Amino acid sequence: MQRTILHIDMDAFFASVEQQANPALRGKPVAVCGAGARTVVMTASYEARAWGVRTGMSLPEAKALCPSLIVVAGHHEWYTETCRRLTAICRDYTPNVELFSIDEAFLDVTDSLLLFGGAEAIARAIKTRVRHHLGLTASVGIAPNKLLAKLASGLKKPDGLVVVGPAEIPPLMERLPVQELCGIGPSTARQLAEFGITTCGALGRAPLALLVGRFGVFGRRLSAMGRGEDDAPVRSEGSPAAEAAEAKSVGHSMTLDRNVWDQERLERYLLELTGMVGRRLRRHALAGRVVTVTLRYADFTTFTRQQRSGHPMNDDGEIYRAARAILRAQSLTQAVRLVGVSVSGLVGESAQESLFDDWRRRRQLLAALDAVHNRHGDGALMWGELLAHNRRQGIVISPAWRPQGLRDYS
DNA sequence: TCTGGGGTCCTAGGACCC
DNA sequence: TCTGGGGTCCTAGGACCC
Repeated sequence: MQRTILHIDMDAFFASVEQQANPALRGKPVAVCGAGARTVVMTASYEARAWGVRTGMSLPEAKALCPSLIVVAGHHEWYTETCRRLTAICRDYTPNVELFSIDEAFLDVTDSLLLFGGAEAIARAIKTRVRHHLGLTASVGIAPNKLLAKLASGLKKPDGLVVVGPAEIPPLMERLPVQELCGIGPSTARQLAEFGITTCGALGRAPLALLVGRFGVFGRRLSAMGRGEDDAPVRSEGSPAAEAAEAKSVGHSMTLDRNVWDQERLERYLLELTGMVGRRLRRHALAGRVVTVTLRYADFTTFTRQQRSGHPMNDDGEIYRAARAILRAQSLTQAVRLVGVSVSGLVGESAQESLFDDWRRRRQLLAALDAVHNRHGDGALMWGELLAHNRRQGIVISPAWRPQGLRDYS
């Protein structure tokens, strides 16, 4: 059965939302960035892109390219709200909506085509409503699968609408560079080039044995991708595919304003991070057995160390002690620029219940603290240790944030 | 005042067990 | 008078995505 998949991709999402909210920014080169001293460009407006400003650039680099650049610290809650409204619009056309990130969604409209007069009619209706109700533009791709729908939405940005029908697939793939496909990054592209494979056409025709020999199971997938084949389902909320894809880990990390070698200061950052992780775990009634600490040295060398506990944890204090033990076991060879903590090996929270009074009192304390955080936002409360040093990292926005499920920590 | 932060998946090698 | 073979779990690292 031939499917019809839409991929909706908001154009320069964060920057466009800022321009919509603040008319003084419209028509200007705008870069949305994070909070810290070493933040990077998260989204550049199309005016800024004309100057060469790109996602991931440091601010000095972006400013050098575009002296008139307006740098804006992002408003996480605006993007969240806009995403919710976009989702609601999409759900008017099918319940099969998968939010791929805060500004992208896949829709399986196979069963909605007759009702709404075809895929293009649905795409145009969504684009029109996004423009009128959100004041934003979206690019839409229509194709028989997610791989091609995502490819198609990127072909005519901004404000594009591209249909890839079955007959158009072979000519489209023939000359398409392999790295244009979602899932083929710089490393895979380089390795394919060593075999003389630079286009999807060549990839699709390459001997399967060659690809499997080099890439293992991924080789099979690469071969199919080269021919534009993809049978991944749209994972709408509540669908069997989505149920099978439960969260595997919850974590936070931060790049420090300045490199730090001092053990006590690093432990204070760990305290802050473990608090953020613990709150998010409890919010989703999860607990995990494995605590992982990530450290990045001044020269960008990055490594992780993990510790497994006998029981699942979501208490800030327990996670902190595990993370601190990991840190103390390291003999640092350089100053540190990034610290991260994540918890994996997740299970439902009830798995760690206990009848001890101490445990119950501790849960009550955490619940009370969580309630204050929920009402007043992250940062309303701090452990005395952090307060004493007056440190507070701003809430960071991330394009990978998802409005449902685990990543809902707004 | 070079280089963010949130994830997932895969693989290689070693430990351990029978 | 030397070195099995398989399976599983665990850890660390890397590729990739937005």
